[in-house]
Amino acid sequence: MAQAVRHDAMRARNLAFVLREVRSHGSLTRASLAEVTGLTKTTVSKLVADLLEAGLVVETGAVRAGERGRPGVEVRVSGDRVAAVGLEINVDYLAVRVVDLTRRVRLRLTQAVDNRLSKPMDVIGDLRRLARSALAQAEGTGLLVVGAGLAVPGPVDVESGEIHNAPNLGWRNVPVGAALDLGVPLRVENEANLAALGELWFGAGRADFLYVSGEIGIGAGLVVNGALFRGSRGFAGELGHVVVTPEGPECRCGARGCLEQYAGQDAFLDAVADRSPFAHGIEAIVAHLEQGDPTTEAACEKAGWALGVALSSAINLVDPHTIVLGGIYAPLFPWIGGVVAETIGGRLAQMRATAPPVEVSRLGSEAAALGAAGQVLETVVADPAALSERLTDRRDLGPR
Amino acid sequence: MAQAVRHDAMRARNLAFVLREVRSHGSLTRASLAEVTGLTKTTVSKLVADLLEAGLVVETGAVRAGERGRPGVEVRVSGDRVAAVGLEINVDYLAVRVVDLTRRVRLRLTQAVDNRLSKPMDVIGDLRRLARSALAQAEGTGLLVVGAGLAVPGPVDVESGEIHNAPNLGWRNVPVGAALDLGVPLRVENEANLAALGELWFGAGRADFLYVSGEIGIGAGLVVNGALFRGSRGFAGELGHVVVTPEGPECRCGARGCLEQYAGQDAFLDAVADRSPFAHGIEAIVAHLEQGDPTTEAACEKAGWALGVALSSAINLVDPHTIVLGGIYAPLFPWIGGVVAETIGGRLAQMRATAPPVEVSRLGSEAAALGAAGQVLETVVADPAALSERLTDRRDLGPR
DNA sequence: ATATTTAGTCCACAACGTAGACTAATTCGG
DNA sequence: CCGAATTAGTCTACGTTGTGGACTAAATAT
Repeated sequence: MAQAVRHDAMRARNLAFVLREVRSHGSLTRASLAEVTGLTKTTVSKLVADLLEAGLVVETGAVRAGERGRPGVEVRVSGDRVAAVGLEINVDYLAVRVVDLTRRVRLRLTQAVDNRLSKPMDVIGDLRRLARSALAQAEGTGLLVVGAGLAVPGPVDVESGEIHNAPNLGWRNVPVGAALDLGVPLRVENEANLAALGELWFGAGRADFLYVSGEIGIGAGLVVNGALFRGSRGFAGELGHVVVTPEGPECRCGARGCLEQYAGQDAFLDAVADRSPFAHGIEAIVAHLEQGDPTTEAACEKAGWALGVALSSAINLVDPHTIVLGGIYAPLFPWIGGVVAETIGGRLAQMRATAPPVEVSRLGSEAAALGAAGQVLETVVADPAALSERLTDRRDLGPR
Repeated sequence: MAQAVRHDAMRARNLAFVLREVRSHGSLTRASLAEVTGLTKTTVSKLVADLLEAGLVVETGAVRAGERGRPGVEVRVSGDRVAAVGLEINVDYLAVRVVDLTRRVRLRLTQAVDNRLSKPMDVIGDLRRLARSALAQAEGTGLLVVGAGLAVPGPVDVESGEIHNAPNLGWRNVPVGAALDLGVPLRVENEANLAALGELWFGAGRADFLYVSGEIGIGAGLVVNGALFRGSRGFAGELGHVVVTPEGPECRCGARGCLEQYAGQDAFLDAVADRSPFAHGIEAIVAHLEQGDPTTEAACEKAGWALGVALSSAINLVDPHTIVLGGIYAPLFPWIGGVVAETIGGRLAQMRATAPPVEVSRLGSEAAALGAAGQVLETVVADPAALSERLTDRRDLGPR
């Protein structure tokens, strides 16, 4: 709140409020919207008319029968007008997802590559081709793509869209935001943060959790009360460098005994003596575990313990309601989930009545790309009036 | 934003916005307020008139001369109308502070006690007497006390005003909020959180930092962008139980190797073989250090290292801009500040361009009580219209 | 002394939400 | 099968709030 409120801002807020209520209830009549929002029927009718005209909601022909009286006409969010593109650059794949305003995934494009062997601009070129093809297909079906989000494995300057340092890719100071150039607004963000948002909007749907993204590095995204916590500079969530043993093995970050040394992907690959540059290593590890290989099981035990130690520090500091394990921890969950939960429970038993439950992510490797798209859609829901303006502007400037 | 905006809400927000701008600029004319807020001169004039009538701002007789044209009349926040009471229960003292809307401290009452030897209700009775005396004095000078805040050393259920567990006091499930009964609204909060807010509003004035409160236990309050981060249940900031060495000495929390075992007050007192129940121990430690006692210096070194280790985990997780050391760490700062900063710097050097600076709190033991009062004042600034309503209601119900 | 400049107020007006009357569409009861 | 009751949605007069520009006030510059 650092802005004066005038009539237009009041209307914009109410418009957003109505749209949000429609979304969270699935579908609602004008009458029940009036009840839910506290606005009058008159006002709700006007606002709904605006949303209908903008194509953000549609009337479901179906009228709700049942009680007495005239049946109401329900409106729900329309999936046929607005969409967003979610992109992800990871070590071994590029992913593109087109998601509509109802959060339905309309298009999936994934390309397996090995980005550690490629130059940044080549990778960006590949992604551009993939994304433009997705954009064209989406627009072909009449969708208006309002923007794109890009997930990258490492800290990012969200303002400039520049990647500071993505050690897994070997990238430093790469201006992806400027280089990608898709013709729609682009927002670049850390993969762990976007995966957390993906989990929030497309997964279990809880509003308070710490998402743990296990990859070569280990990141975390904290969602509190439905909002991402980014810290003062946006570098929060570096779970991989939380201390497990202060004098432990040296980490590539320069410190010692960081979680990454115990529970990063390479720690598992070392255990099975398999470090092929292609990251199919996880499947090999799961195969070993399914065969009951004791060495790999011991590695899981150790990693799970270390993850539990680091997470108990995290829980003490940021008090998440739930822990959600994603990335490589999702397939490994049957073997590490228990140890993690036990370690956390053991360390926190006396401090709190109940330790946060440890759950597994349901989205797999899609989480970050979906979160990236979702973040764009969220800007539409937060200010539908801005979109209507853009639409009318475009119409004014269009062919006559 | 989960509320419809009507005309009254629009006005309330603009009123708050104007008051906030007046406060942050010290004093402003209506004309410059119009420029700063983006509202018209007309609207600003009306809003300022409301604030003047409520007594929240006053016109400074002084007109700003200098340039050409008619000089403007500046308004500033009035310290003579509204005040709040800040209270603190700690192990060895009770503190009461009366603070006016300009954040000037109008009254200080402190009582040295040993609350570990007393029953909760006796302590609350002592505090009630102290607080009522302060309230009476404040009201005697014409101040309207709009509420009180209470800081206690341990996690609190803010809704009910009940202390869950204050190990330093030996309290469990004490309903302080209900028991204190001062005749004004009371808000109970964790000491570390309020000390952080105290630092925010009465100290250095940065808007992004992690405040570390060293007492018998070690708490932390995280302020990001001027707002306190409380976690999902309000238990964030338990820095004292962040892992330093996972298999280290057993902690009273049931875990092992928690920071508290290395850098809590008792760790220092053990070092100088002085564990009198009265907490004058810190002064003894400082005396030892000033004489150059090597055992105590070694204890500082070890505590500082452990604090640095735990803080580097915290920095990786929540990305604070600055670290502020308070509580017992303030007097010990000359002996531990360096080690803490070096340990943090050593562990974070590669991860970020610059590690967060480590600073010392300037407020000493007042921080929490001031933060408690400040939190109440903040509710007034956030919604001055609510106060005006209360005032006019009172007038309506008053003698005629 | 007069022109210029800036502060603040006044007044007609526009934007938005409100309240309640009114119309529409359904179920219930006879 | 028809009228009463009930609920949905629209329409109209109105209240509140911010706007824009004219107007008055009070200073400095020439």
